[in-house]
Amino acid sequence: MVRSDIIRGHLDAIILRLISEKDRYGYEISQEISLRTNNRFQIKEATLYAVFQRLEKKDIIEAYYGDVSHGGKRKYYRITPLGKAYLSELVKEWSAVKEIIDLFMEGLE
Amino acid sequence: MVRSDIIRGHLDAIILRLISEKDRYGYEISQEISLRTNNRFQIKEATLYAVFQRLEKKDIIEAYYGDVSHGGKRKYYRITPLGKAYLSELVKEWSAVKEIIDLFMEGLE
DNA sequence: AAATATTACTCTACCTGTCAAAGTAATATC
DNA sequence: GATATTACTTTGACAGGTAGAGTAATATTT
Repeated sequence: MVRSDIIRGHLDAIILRLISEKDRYGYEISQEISLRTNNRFQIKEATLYAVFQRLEKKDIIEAYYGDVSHGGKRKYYRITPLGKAYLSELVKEWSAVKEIIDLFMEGLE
Repeated sequence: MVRSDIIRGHLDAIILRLISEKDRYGYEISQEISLRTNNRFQIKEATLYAVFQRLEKKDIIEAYYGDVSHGGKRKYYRITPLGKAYLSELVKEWSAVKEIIDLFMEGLE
């Protein structure tokens, strides 16, 4: 399991990517992250919902209520046009970050 | 300039790498980071000295005073054996983090 | 000689993202 | 009816990073 304070700052990107594929609800995103990373990373519930609040306030995602299925009512999120632009920035930023940190990790093992 | 809250969590690794090359003092590390990254990233003074304190308390680095040269007295840091082990962990962790985040950035631009 | 720039480190108060813990509520299964 | 699972919310705390202000010594400019 990768420590989450090292993923910190990249959660917006991860979550936005999943929402940009299709509208999703919180619990689903949490499961999807575990699945895709093979449990190498799991997002904490409290963290996930905090991200939603932050992104919604900034108009990067917007919410609507969906079905009540097998449990609590689902709250779906969709990405806004502003959110798409933001995600695209984050992708660029990630490749810049990789370059920079790699500079310092080179030659070590 | 890359936002620093996205580098957050990797500062230990960057600083330790530089100290592991040779003993260094704070101001030097700050200059070296700017130099190597071509000013794409600059560490803030307050942050740098906060990292020193944290790492010293954990026995990952240790300090000794050097010359007073062209200004304030220099405080040099050297990496301890524990620090070397820690750095080696951080390098492994970095490659794990890259894999995970890349999973979610794939196919986007 | 005085003023300014540069080198070099320290401390405090604050901000932000993450998260443990506890809670609410509905459906499915035993 | 009890338990498990799905699903979301809120509160309070913590840790890392940072602006800003301060201290102090040497070098350069005026």
